Amino acid sequence: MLAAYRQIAERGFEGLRTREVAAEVGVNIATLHYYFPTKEKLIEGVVEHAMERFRSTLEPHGTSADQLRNYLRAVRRLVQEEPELGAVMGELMLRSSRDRVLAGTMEQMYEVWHRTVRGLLKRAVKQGHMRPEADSDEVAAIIVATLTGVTLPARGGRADQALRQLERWLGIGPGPKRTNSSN
Amino acid sequence: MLAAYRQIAERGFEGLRTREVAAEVGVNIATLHYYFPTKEKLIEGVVEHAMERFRSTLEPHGTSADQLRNYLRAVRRLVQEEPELGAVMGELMLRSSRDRVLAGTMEQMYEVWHRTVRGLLKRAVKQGHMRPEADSDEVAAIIVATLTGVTLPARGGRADQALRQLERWLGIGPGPKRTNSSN
Amino acid sequence: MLAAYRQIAERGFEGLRTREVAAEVGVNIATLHYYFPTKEKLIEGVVEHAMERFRSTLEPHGTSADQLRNYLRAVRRLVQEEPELGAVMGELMLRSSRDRVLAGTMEQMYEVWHRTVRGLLKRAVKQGHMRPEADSDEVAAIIVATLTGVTLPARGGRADQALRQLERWLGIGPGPKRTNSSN
Amino acid sequence: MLAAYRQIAERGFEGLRTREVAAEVGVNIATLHYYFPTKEKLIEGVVEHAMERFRSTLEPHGTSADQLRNYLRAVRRLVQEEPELGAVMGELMLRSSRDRVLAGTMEQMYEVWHRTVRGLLKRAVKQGHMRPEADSDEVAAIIVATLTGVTLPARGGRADQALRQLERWLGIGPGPKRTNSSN
DNA sequence: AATGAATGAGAGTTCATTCAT
DNA sequence: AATGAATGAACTCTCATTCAT
Repeated sequence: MLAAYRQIAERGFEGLRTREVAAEVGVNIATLHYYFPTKEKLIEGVVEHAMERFRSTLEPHGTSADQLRNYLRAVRRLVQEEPELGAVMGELMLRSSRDRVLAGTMEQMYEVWHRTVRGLLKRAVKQGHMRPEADSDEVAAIIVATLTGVTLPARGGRADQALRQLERWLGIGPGPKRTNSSN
Repeated sequence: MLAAYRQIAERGFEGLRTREVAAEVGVNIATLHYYFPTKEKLIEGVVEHAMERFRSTLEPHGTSADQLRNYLRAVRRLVQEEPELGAVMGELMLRSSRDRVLAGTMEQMYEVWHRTVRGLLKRAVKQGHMRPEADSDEVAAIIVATLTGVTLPARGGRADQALRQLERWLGIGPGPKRTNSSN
Repeated sequence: MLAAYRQIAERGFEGLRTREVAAEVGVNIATLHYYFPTKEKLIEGVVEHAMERFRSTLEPHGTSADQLRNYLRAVRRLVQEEPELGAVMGELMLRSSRDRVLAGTMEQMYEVWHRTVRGLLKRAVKQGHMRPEADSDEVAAIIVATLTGVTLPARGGRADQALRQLERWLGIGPGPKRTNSSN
Repeated sequence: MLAAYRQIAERGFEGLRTREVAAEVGVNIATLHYYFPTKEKLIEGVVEHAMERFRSTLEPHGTSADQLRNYLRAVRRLVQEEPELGAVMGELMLRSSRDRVLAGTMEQMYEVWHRTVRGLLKRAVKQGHMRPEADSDEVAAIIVATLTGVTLPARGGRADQALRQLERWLGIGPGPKRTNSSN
C-alpha cells in the first residue's frame, strides 16, 4: 500500500500499475490481489493512508503562544521534505470530482482542516496575539486555500512568498517587518 | 482537440482515450491519428488550447479604477461558469511534475500570471487605491496562490470565503464592511 | 466463429480459449475482439451457427414416400460424418440449464424439430405407410429423444441398434425383417 | 467430494473451482489439496461417486412381474427428484470424448446398464409379459437411448411423452390404452 | 491434519498505433 | 483526407498449486 502511495506520487493515478506496485514490494501480483482483491480496493487503502498521513502531519503541535506561526512553518517544511504527500493529495482532489465516495472523504477532510485552523485563530485572539476580527471563517478559509495552493507540486519559489505574506497579514510575520503587520 | 480538452476535464488524463475523442468528433481513430500522430501530440495541442483559454480569460479587462476588484470577481465567476478549465489546469499542474516540457510551460504561465497581478497592484497603488506596501511580489504571490486554490475543482463553498477575505485584506472589500479594510 | 465452433467441439466450453480461436484463424487476439467484443458474443455467434447447421442438416430432404426412413438414415450418417455437431449440441444443452437465453433458443429448436418429425409422421400415415396411431406427439417425442441420445458423442455402437429398433417399431425397417413390424 | 459433485451439477466442469468446493465444505484450499492433490484427482473422485450413485439408483428394485414398467417409472421419478445426477452424467458424457480413462468408465457403465435392461427384458418375456422378439439388444439399446435422452437436463415436457410411448411399444403401457400396445 | 500466504501461468480485455485501400 | 481492419504490448484479474508453519 505504501508502494502504491509512492507510485501515485511519482506517476499519478494515470500511471498506477498493480504489477509495478507488486514489483516494488517484491511480491507476485497474485499476492497483491490476495490482500487487495481489486485495484479499486488498493486505491481505497491508499486514500486511507494519505488521509491519515495528512491529518497526523497537519495537526498543530506544541502549546506555545505562537502556535499558528509554528503551524505555517511546519507546513512549509512538510511541503519541502515530503513532496509526495502534496502530489497524492492533488491527485485525490482531482479524482474526487469523479468519485462520489472520495469526494465525501475529501470534503470531510477539508472541514476538519478548516476547523483546526479556526481553533488556532480563536486561541491566538484570546491570547491577545491577534485582532478579534481574525477569528472568522473567512480568515480560516484563506489560510487553508493558500496552504492548499502551496501544498500542490510545481508551484515554484512563489510558494514561500505567498506564505510570508500570509504571515504578515495575520500579524505574525518576522520581527523586522512588523511594520507590515497592519496590512 | 476541443473534444480531448473536454474529455480531460471530465475524466482526467487517467481517462483520456483517443477512441472516445475521435468518437466525440465523429471521425475514425485513424483520422485522428492523421492529424495528431501520437497521443502525446494531441495532449500538446490540448495544453496549448488550455493555456490560450486561461490567458484570455484571466486577462484583466476594463480600465476602471477598481480593476483589481473586478479581476477577482471575474475569476470567481469563471470558476463557477466554466469548471472544466479548473479541472484541466489541475490535471496539467499535476502532470507537470512528470513532464519537463509541460513544467516549463506551466512555470512560464505562472510567471505571466504573477506579473499580470503585480501590474494590477502597481497601478492600484499609483492611483491611490491601495497602500504602497501592497505592490510587492509577496502580495501578488498570495493572490495567485489563493486564486489557484480556488480554481481547483472540489473546493466547496469555502472558496468564496477565501476570496472575500482576500478582498478585505487588500482593502477592496465591499463598502459596508470597509471597517475590516485595516486587517 | 467457425474456429470457435471447432474448439468447442474439440475441447468443450471448458476448454474454449479466445487466444486459441484467434490463433487457429491466424489473427491477433485484438482482431478477434474487433469482431466479437466479448467472449460471450463469440459464443452467441457459435450458438447461431450451430442452430443454423443443425436446422439445415436435420431438415428432411427429398419427397419420396419413404421420407421418414430416409430421415433417420440421414441422421445416422450425419452423426458419423460430423461428430462435432453432436458435441457442440451436447455442450449447448448442458449450458442451457445455466443460461436462460440459450435455454429459450434450445427449447424453440426442440419444438421445431418435434414439429418437423410430427409432420413426417402425418404424411407417412396419410400415404398409408404407417398406422394412424403413429401420428402422435408421443411417437414424435420418442423419435426426437432417441435421435438426441444418438446424436450425443460417446454412445458407442449401441446407437445403431437403437435406431434400427426405432425403424422396426415404426414399421419402416428393412424389408426382410418386416415380420418385426408388428412389435 | 460431494461438494464438487454439487458444483459440477450446478455450474458444469466449466465452472468448477477448487476454491468454491473448499469453501462449501468450510475448509481451506490447502486442506482440500491435502486430500485431493490435484483437481484431476478430485474429479476422479466425483466420477466414482456419480457412477455409484447412478448404479444404485438405476438398479431395478422389487420382484414383481411388472418390473420393467416399474423400472421406467423409477427413472422418470429420479429425473424429476434429483436433476443433479442427470446434469453430472451429461457433463461426464461430454467429457468422456476428451478423456480416455473416463471414456472407458462410461462405456463400461453403459454396458452394465444395457445388460441390466436386457435382463429385465428376458425375464419379462419368460414370464409371458412380452413378446419374444422384445428380448433383443436392439430393444435394450433403444430403451437405454431414450432413458439417456430423458435423463439429460433441459428436455422439457416431451420427456414424459417419449417415455409413455416407449411403454406402449413395449406393451406395458397403462391399462386403458392397451389398444395402442400393438403399435 | 490444517492453514494463511504466496506464486506462475494464463485468462479475457483494452488501447495507441499502423496498414492497406 | 479518410477509413475499416489489424496488431503488439500491456493491463487487471483468476486459479490450481505450493510453501512455511
